[in-house]
Amino acid sequence: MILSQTEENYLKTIFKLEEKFSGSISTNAIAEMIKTTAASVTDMVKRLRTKKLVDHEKYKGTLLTKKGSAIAKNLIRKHRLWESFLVEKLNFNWDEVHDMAEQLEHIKSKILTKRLDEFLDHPKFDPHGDPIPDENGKIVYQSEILLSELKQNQTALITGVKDHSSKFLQYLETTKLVLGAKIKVLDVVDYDSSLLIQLNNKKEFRISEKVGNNLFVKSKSVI
Amino acid sequence: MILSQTEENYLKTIFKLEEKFSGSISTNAIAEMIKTTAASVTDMVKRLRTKKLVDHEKYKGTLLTKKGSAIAKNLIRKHRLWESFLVEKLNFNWDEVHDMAEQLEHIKSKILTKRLDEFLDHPKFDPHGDPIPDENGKIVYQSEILLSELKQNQTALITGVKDHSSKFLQYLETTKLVLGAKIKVLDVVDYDSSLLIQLNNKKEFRISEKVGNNLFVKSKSVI
DNA sequence: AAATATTTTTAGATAAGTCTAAAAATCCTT
DNA sequence: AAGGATTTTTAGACTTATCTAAAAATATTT
Ligand SMILES: [Mn+2]
Ligand SMILES: [Mn+2]
Ligand SMILES: [Mn+2]
Ligand SMILES: [Mn+2]
Repeated sequence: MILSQTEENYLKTIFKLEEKFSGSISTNAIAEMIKTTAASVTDMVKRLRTKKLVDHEKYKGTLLTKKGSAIAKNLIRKHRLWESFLVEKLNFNWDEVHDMAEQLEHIKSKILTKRLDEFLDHPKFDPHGDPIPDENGKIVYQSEILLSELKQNQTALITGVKDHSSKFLQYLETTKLVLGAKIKVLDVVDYDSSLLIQLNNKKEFRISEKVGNNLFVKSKSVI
Repeated sequence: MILSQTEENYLKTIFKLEEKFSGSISTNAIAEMIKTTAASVTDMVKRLRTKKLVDHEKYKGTLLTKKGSAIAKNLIRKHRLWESFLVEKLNFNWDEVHDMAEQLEHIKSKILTKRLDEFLDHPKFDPHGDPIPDENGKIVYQSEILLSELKQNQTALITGVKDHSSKFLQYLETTKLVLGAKIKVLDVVDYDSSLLIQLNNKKEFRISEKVGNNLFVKSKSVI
């Protein structure tokens, strides 16, 4: 089946909403994420239903079928492989690659995806710490704890970001709070929930509650 | 200016026709190359004219403007850089890469093209021997002689192909008539214009007039 | 210079994807 | 359980890109 880029983007969006919420996805949620109107979503969801890519009953919300879900996962696989390529091979920063990957994910060639994966040595995570689905669509989710959930004296590694905005990624870049960095929580300030942390056993500095709420970490003992 | 893939493909097609023929390009020639109807071409050419990408007068044919030509050359640059990437880095054969490049050439990111070019060490020719336009759109054409134009006892290197079809490239692959191979014409058969050649000072074999007419060579003395 | 053939354009239809405005269904509050 | 608010769908319009069939212009024969 040949799908348009638009159809593919809808499938990916619905998949991400299913990951985030459980149960069927509202027309409005899709419209908001894809930045279009509810009317357009209703139209598209109907088309995807006739192609057996989603289940949808009037006024009851939308869910991907097995087939739709498989396509969505393959798109996410391609997106994250291309992001890895851009960072690992073309020396881009992690905050520069999303928009390019958004285009590259639509390149249709099974063998190209396979060769790219080999070229990159079968990476398991993309530059933002997100898991790359395998050829069969299997996704190994990290047990994700927010940095803000850590208690005093706990140590952890940064494994991912919740907020993918360039602004946030650039903040992380300048403060060296990058993927794989080691963090120890020295103090939690009761008043504003800000944290005093130590980075890679060296520099100590404070981060706001907002930053702590948007960084995923893996408690060191789990590694 | 944001162009659709369709608009980009028209510009590229018109450019290639201008390279091949001189003077303005007929509606039918475009229609045939792009595999659509003359009516569709008329519509599109009108749209490209309002965008100042082509000059077109009713019944008088079409020519790219400076702007249209620059866009076309950048597309060809991207196409050939991606083909080089696929062959040099992902280990594809030269006969497998065209369709993928046909998609990849539409990825919109100036910096990505630049980084790709650096990653590949600024290649001057693609895997089929075609010149890669530089960032400014400059194309260095090879002085192209067809293998069939060589006389008895002349020696030459294979520099490119005229027929880009998979069938032909696969024929070349099996007969080892690849880019850079050295050829000596041992005999030209009057009756059917077939050639007896020697490949890389070793194997001798016969090739048909058709094959000779579709292989570009550089006479060894010119190198 | 007519007649004929070919090329090109126009006219009108169709499909994908989008929009606004209005109608219909569902959800929430009292 | 009714009334109002919100969500979702429908209706109708618009754009891009395509097609077929017919009309118009140009080119080629005779
Ligand atoms: Mn991304
Ligand atoms: Mn996308
Ligand atoms: Mn090609
Ligand atoms: Mn193309």
